[in-house]
Amino acid sequence: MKNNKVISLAVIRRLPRYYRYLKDLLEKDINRISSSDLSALMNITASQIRQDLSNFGSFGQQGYGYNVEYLLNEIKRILNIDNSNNLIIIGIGNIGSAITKYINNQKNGMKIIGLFDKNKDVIGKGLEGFFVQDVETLPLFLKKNKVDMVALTIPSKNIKEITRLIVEHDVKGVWNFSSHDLDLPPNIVVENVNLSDDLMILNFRVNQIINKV
Amino acid sequence: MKNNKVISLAVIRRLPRYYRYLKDLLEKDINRISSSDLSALMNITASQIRQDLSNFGSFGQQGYGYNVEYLLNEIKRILNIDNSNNLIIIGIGNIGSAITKYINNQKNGMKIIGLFDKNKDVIGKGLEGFFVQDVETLPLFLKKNKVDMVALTIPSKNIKEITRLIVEHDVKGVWNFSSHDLDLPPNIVVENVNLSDDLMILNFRVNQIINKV
DNA sequence: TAGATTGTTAATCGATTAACAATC
DNA sequence: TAGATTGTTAATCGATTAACAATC
Repeated sequence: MKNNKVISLAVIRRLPRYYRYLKDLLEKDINRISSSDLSALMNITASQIRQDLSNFGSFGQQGYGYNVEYLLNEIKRILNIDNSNNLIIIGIGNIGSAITKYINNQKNGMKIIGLFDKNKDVIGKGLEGFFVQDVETLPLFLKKNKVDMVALTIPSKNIKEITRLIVEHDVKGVWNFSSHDLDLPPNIVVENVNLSDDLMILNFRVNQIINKV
Repeated sequence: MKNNKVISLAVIRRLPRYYRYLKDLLEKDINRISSSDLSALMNITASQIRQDLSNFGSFGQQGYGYNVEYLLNEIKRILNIDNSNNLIIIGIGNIGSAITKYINNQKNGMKIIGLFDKNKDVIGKGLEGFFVQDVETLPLFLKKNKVDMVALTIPSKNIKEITRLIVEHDVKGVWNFSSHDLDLPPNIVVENVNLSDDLMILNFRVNQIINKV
C-alpha cells in the first residue's frame, strides 16, 4: 500500500459499488472471485479493479483471485461501514422526511441525531422517534452536540444562513439536496444530490437518443 | 459548431449548472458577462467554460463577452427546458412520493403522466392529482401511452421484472433511485441517484478530513 | 509443476488548462 | 483606435487500460 497517496475522487466513488457487488456474491455463497470475473459482473475492466484496490492494499492472491468475504471486510473497513458518522437533517419537507425515513430503514450505520425545520407547522412533529426542532435552536444544538454531517433539504433562500452555522460549528460534511451550490471552505466536504439538475441531464440525454434514431 | 461531434458526459453534466448561474445573473439584472467573470462565480476555469460552450455554438463576442439573456436562452434550447419529456413514477413510497411532489412543485417542464405501485395500501391513493395505479396495469398503460422516462423508486427485489417492461416498451430513460445497477441496452439512458452509495462516499470523505487533522 | 491471476509499471486515452490569433 | 475577450489549437494533466514479471 502506498501510504500517503491521495485517493482520487473517481476511485472513492466506486467503492460503494464494490461493496454492493461483493455483498451480493457473499449472499450467493460465492467465496472466491477473480478481477476478471468481477469485471464482467460490474461492467468495468479488470485492470481498473486491480488499480482501484491497490490504492488501499494487496487483498488478492496470484493464481487464485480474491476471497470474497475477506475483500468485503476490507472494503467495509475502508468505508468504515459499521462505525459511521452522525448527522442531522435540516428541512423536514418532502425530501427531508423521505430521507429521514430512508436512513432509519436502511440500517447502514448512519445515525440521525436531530431534525430541524423553520416552519411552525412542522416543528414539534414526531418522525422516526424524533421531534422536529425549531431551526432557531440549531446554534445551541450544534454547540452542545458533536455533529459530523448535515443533510440539507431546505429551499435555496435559506442556504446562506445555514451555511454560516455549518462553518462556524465545525461540521465536516454536507449532503446537499438544495439546488444551489454551497460555498464552503475546502476542509468541509459536500456531496450534492441535485434532483433538478439530474432531471435536466436525463432529459437532455433522452433527447440525444430520440434524435439519433 | 462541430456538428456531428459527440458531446462528452462531463460537458453534459455541467449544462444545468450554467443554466442555474445564468438564470441567477439575469434575475440580478446583469445582462453581460465574460467567461472570466463567470469562471470566478462558478469556480471553474474560463477555458473550460469556453470549451464547453463551443461544443454547441459560438455564443459570445470578442471584447464583450456573453449576453446573459441570449446565452441563457441558448442553454435552455440545448437542454430543451420548456419542452421536456414525460415520465411515470414506479414505487410510491417515501422517495417516490417525495419526488412526485418535488417535480410538480418545481415546474421545470417535466410532466408526470402516471404513478404506479405494487402495495394494495397505496394503490388508489390520491397524490398531486393522480391516483396511484396498480403496477399490474403497467404493461397496458405502456402500450396505450408514449412514456419517455421512468423514475424507479422501488425495492431492489422488484427491479428485474420492471426492467424487462422498460426495455420491451421503448422507454428511453430511467431515473434510478434503487440501490441496484440496472442492466439496460445502450439505447436506454440511466441517471442513478443512489442515496446509500452517496452516504458511504460522504462518510468516507468526512473520515479522510477527520483523520488528516 | 503448469496455469492462473495478482500488483504494478508503462502506454494510451480523454478531459482540462494554457496560449494566442482573430476581431469586436 | 486600443483594450478586451472570444473560439480554437496546442500542451498538460489525470484517469483508464494494457502488458507483464512475480508468484501462488
